[in-house]
Amino acid sequence: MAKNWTYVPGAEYPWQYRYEHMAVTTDCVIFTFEDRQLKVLLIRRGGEPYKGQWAFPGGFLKMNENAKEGALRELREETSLTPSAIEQLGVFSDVNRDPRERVITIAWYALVRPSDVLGGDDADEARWFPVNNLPPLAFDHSQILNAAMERLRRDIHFQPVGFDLLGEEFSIPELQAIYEAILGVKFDRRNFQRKILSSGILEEAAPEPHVDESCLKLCRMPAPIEPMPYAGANSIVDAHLDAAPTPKARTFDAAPEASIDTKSNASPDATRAKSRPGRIASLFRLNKTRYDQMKDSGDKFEF
Amino acid sequence: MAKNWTYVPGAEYPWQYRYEHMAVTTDCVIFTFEDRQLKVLLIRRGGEPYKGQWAFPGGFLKMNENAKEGALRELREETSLTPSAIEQLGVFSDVNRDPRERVITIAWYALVRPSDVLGGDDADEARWFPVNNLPPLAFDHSQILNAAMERLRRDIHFQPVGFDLLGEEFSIPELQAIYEAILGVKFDRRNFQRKILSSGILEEAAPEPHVDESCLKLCRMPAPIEPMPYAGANSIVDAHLDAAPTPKARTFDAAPEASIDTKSNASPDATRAKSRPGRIASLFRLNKTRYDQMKDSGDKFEF
DNA sequence: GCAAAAGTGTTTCGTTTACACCCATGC
DNA sequence: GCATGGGTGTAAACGAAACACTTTTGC
Repeated sequence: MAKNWTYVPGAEYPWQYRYEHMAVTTDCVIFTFEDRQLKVLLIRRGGEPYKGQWAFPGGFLKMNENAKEGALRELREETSLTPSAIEQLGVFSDVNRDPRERVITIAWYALVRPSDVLGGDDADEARWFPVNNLPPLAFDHSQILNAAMERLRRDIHFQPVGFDLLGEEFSIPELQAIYEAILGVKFDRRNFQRKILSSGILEEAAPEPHVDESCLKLCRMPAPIEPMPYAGANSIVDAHLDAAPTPKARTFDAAPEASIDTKSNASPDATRAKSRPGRIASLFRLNKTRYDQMKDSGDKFEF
Repeated sequence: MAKNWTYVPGAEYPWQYRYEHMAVTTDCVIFTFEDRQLKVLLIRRGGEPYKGQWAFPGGFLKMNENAKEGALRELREETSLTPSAIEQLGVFSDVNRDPRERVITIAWYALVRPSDVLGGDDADEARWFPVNNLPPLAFDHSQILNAAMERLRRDIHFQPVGFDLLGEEFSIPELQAIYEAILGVKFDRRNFQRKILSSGILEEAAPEPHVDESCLKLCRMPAPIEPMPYAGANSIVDAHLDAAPTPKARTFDAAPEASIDTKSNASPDATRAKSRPGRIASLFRLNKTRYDQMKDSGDKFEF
């Protein structure tokens, strides 16, 4: 069998093939939940094409790594993030999706806690954006985002997904806010609590009465959120255009003060920041045993 | 920006790149349901590597087609099949999964009716195999099959999936047999019937009493099936090795007479072939309107 | 007649849904 | 006190699971 490729050291184009080859990249859609909003991580492109526009972190896949390794490497290089788990979204392979050459991309998605701070070398150009208020995205990345949102809405029925978005300790109303934001519906507070407690996935965080005032202040629930609008391809862009007609506008957040600088240490209690008077919610933590059990059993975990 | 590739017409290796490029293929896992068994379509490889072994239909992705178009083209070329819908399974990208060069593959899966006959030029080398009695597969294709089986078991909860595996008209007990085979469980006949009828997805096929004996004979239910064993990577291969220790053995079917030749016209009533005495089951057909409605609503469709 | 398979109906049980009531907190 | 938010309980409604009875067919 004839060899289909050769390597010519020193040549300007040393990698030579009998048949045309395409390039392969990875892209990561990273979600977090902060300030009562679902947010995604974007980086500003430093080079052509789409220079200056926002895109998902990613890059070319190397020969000595599989797709998952490549996605995690690029993510770490560009944002210093290393999620505990990423899942494959799928391949996006439209013929003209990249003006340079034929490039297909393998998209991944992950959920991280807001306390996972960004601090990479390129961190100046990495920022969290609320999913319903995004700048225009490079390449076909708004299509990728739509796939990620759809996937998230589907996975939430089967996997205890909300916990990856929260800190170590959290209250049930906080968890409920995540489910409501992702699914765009409202649940009965009492039924939600009973259901999640009976599932056995939570354990009390502070059963002993060692409470002090400063700790309690951090545990309030944020104000009720309005359900997230459906994130269709156009509605996302439209929402941005309505809110910020000029691409130069820097106010990507619905609430300006919620816009965080990448370099600032995100508070682990960011999701609880905006308290209102009311009874203090009890704190829980994940029952890891039960969590793993549910993850690989494939049982429903629905609300 | 410097160009990263060049084309040298007439050269032995005309496609030349500044950076190393990998090859991209597509593979299709095609399921059908016949003789009370879930089956997959395999083709025997005519060239190296893995010459003579069985593999999923597929091949190299071309520059002027996206991944879905490429998968459908290869499938048509190799098996003459053109499923109405295929879905992306995911990318398999292990560094050494192909001995020739670095190759990643985009896997797809689809469900077809047993009446969709194979008749391509290479059809001699295409055959249906029961999923629990497979020959050794080339490349990492047993890993791909496992992903497809898992996906099928998951999708069946959300999509009215069984209908793609049946002919135009079918009885409810037939449909039940598919669900039981895929999920590996038994349902109460009466509850299954009530549930599926109340969903509105079926309409009566022969409401008028224009019945003649020859037609009725075709409408019997096959014998009860034993649940499909869990198709873990090893259990599949083991099942084959137990049943056919030598790779040359041709009896891949548990029931020898169920083994069909590719060239023989598969009967549309193959799933009803093995009748037992009993009352004749009523025939139904799909309510297309309701079917489309359920497909894109994402509602559950569970049994 | 008998066994096997299918159609129809009913009873029971558990889960979900929709509330009512009380407690804790900040202003 | 009062508005806001959280914790607990309960009754009604719905759907799922279990099971009885009858009909139709081949042998």
